[in-house]
Amino acid sequence: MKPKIDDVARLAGVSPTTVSRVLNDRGYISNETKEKVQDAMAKLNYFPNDIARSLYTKRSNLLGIIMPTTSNPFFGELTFHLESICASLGYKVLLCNSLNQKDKEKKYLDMLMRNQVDGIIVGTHNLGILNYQKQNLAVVSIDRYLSETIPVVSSDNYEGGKLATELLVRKSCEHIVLIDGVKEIEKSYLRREAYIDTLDKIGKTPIIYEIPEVFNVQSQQEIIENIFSEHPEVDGVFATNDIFAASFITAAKRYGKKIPEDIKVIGYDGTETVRTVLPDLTTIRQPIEMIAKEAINILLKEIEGEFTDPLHETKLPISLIEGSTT
Amino acid sequence: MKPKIDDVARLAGVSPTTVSRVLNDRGYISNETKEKVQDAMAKLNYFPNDIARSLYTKRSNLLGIIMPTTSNPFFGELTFHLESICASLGYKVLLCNSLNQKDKEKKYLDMLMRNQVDGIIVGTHNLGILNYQKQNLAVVSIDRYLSETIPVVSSDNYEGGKLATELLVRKSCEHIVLIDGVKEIEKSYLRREAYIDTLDKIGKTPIIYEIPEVFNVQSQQEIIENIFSEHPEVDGVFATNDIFAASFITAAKRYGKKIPEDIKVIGYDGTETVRTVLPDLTTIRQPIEMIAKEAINILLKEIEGEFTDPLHETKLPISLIEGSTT
DNA sequence: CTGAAAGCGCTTACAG
DNA sequence: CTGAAAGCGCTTACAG
Repeated sequence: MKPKIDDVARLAGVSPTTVSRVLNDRGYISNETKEKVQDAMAKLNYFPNDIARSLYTKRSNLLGIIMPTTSNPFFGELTFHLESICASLGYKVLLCNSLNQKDKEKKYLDMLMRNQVDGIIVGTHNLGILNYQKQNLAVVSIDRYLSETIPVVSSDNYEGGKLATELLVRKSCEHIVLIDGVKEIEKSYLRREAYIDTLDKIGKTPIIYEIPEVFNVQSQQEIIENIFSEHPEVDGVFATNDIFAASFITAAKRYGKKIPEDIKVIGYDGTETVRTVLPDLTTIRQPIEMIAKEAINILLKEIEGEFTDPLHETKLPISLIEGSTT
Repeated sequence: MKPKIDDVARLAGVSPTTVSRVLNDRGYISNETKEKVQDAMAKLNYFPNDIARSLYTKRSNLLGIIMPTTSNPFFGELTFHLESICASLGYKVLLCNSLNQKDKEKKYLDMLMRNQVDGIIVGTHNLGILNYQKQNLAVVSIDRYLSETIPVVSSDNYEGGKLATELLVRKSCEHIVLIDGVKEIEKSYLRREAYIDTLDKIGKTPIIYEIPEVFNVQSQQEIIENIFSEHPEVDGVFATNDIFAASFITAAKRYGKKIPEDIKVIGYDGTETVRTVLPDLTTIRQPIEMIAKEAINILLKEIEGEFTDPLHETKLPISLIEGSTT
């Protein structure tokens, strides 16, 4: 059916070896034979079979990307940048949306192993899973501490949390609430830590609301509404992502609160999407493209075996974008 | 390095054939040998090599997904659903972000062919490219007419455009502007057609603004600002996606226009993200998950060779979500 | 119920 | 400058 290297060889009147040579531009071949082969390939509309190739070379040029979900703008944009950079470097991307579910992550991981990926980029937050089978598999994590041997690329979460909280303090907020994801074991929740530390320094008590999953709009709303009954005095909100911030603003409006007059709100992430759809939102912008670049950079070094520091952690700079919600 | 089937066979004291049998649960094997083999696999932490497998079976179980960019919430969510469904069916996804650039699409297409994908899902809009090499490759398109032989899955764009325009008319808008993407050759711009037809019916003249690329925020803003100088009488806007709608609302605020009092605005798509971040926006919601399901459904039929109607076109129902911008 | 052999479509030493 | 042969890690008729 599909033409293979033998078909090309026969048509060009050379050996399969020679065809392979012109395919890979390897060893010496006369221009004459080269042209004959190329003509034959064009005539047959020949495509080399990368599967056969990687079986021999043991290099798939395949990278796995495990994200919670590309539905979320942060991960959607991150995935876009990761894939684009991979493509420009000749790597192909196997996409996995784990929804942060442990069983799915495990399945995906198995799948990626079976498919002989050269490396994996993880943006998901389950722990321990990676360890037991990390048999010389190159892995890089984005924003999550997964294990001692996996390098982490993130933006400066502590600094971001500090900037956000300090802004609210500077704007004279007296009762600053943090809306965060659920605190997991072993994870360094730096944004939250910075919030706590900053309030501590001026003798204020943290008020923290945890939202179980970014991806369930219902429960998100309910928890946020609790803020108004439990802490009606709230006049400042730091949400650790823009989606939480937007949800809070929606709820606040329903409760007749004016933003920023009654309550000041700052989010986190600063994705293109949210900055276009809700340009008023004050937020801490993460350098998403830079994070993607750095993650791939490190992963490729691991793949090439150049990487030696397993405790490596990269912190990229964030920036404050002031809108009109503060 | 990595254990292979021979290693498992040796440790279990059987032939590679037998190992393959328990791997694929195929043919008769005694429970005893089965257990021996499974023990050996566990002991060696063996993962079958899917690359070798698909070289023989000529089935990669790989699907290509070509989208403009997962940064855009519509395509981000679509990609999430597509990939999730694929995973649940045992298919793996090779992700491609083409940014609608012809050269990139061509490269991605070549890559997918070389990787022996079983099929391709296309959400990108370049034409003609697919034809010349569509040698029995299963393809399904989402929302774009690509060629006569490629089935299209979309929501009911004409009905959506009609609903949107009629709503504005019903709300007594006199000067309704359409903000749309650039009109391409050969493409049936049904949302636009519905807008034109609906205005026609009541004797109004269409006013259309075209925005070259969804993905360039700068030029988007400039073109939208032109509306206010060229058509200051505008009191209704139908944007063919929510991002355009949001951009217009931002610009309108800057020009001191009140939404919906001065100008009513309706968008299109109704993604989870935009409905969370900007819940006030009136929009036409596309059934994204259903689109994904149907596309995969059709693609799998093509792959199985069951598909016979190349002119196939699926139109899924849309729904109007009224917020407070109309 | 189990195994030896051939083959999937490539690539790469090794000869010449 | 070019080719024959072996092998990448599997699977599958075909025997037994």
